[in-house]
Amino acid sequence: MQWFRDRCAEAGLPCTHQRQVLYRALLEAKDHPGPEMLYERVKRDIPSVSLGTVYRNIKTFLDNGLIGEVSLHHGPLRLEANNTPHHHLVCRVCRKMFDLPAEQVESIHLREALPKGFHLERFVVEAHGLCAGCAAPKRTGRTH
Amino acid sequence: MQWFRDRCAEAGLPCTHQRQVLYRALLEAKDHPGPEMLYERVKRDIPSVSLGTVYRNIKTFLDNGLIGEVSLHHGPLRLEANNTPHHHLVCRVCRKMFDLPAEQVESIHLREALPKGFHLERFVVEAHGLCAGCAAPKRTGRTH
DNA sequence: ATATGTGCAAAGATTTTGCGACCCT
DNA sequence: AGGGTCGCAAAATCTTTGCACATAT
Repeated sequence: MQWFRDRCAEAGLPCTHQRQVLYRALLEAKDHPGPEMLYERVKRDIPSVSLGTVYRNIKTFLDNGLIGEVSLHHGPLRLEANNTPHHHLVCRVCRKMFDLPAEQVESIHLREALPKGFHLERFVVEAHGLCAGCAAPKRTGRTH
Repeated sequence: MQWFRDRCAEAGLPCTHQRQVLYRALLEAKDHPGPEMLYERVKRDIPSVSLGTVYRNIKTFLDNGLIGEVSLHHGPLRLEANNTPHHHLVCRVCRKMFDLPAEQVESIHLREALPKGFHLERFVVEAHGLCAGCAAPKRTGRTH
């Protein structure tokens, strides 16, 4: 928890009670919770907390790198007719995606077995980085 | 397009004009479009089409395997405090996620260079399959 | 002929935001 | 003291659904 206070100080963020409880909820969670779930957990300590505060602080934490999104693909559904197995290049800024044919990636190997009970069907690879537009110095990409 | 008619017939789906135009829009799209984008494109051919029809048919296509979702992670934002590099196991049915430490996966190799202009930062691996609960015969998992 | 799909509009779910009161530094 | 945050509620965004009419097989 001291780590959290230090990081807030570094980032110039007031270390409010709400933020501490929210961050602790995230630390303790092993189930990759969403905002609604975190709201429920924070409410156990701060019954008066509002969902808006949870959303705002999640965004603040993300912007400052204190926590991470589980994937770059939350938000609107995105689709493709391409049914052949393939991977994706994903731009971390504008979230544009490009196909990467399966044959282009050498097969994946594990060093240890997966946890018992999980039935693996296939590996999907995402190459994360910056697309040409967002890597260029002058362009801004996603604006949110 | 005949492929599409045949698949509809196989699945017992009426092959309506709206569905043909929507499917064609998906075939021609190289940008992994979302529902709103597809709606715009279908409207060029069928100005009276409704957004509800686009959503309904997207769902129908997904349920019948005619198209795919770009990722299993659309929908609500999901978060993690774990900042160490790691991958995920994802259940295709209930979408529960489990962490997979980075060291457990041997490093990824490409057989060809990535397209020029994309600045790769890291590879993220997702192991897709069925979790213990959803693989078991009696349980149902996600119900939608 | 019949089962299913469609357009419309309202509802539901998820996320953002404006505002005045309040808290952290 | 002062700037940022909080709770509240309204708005914005994304997705689903009920209904009456139209369409595909």
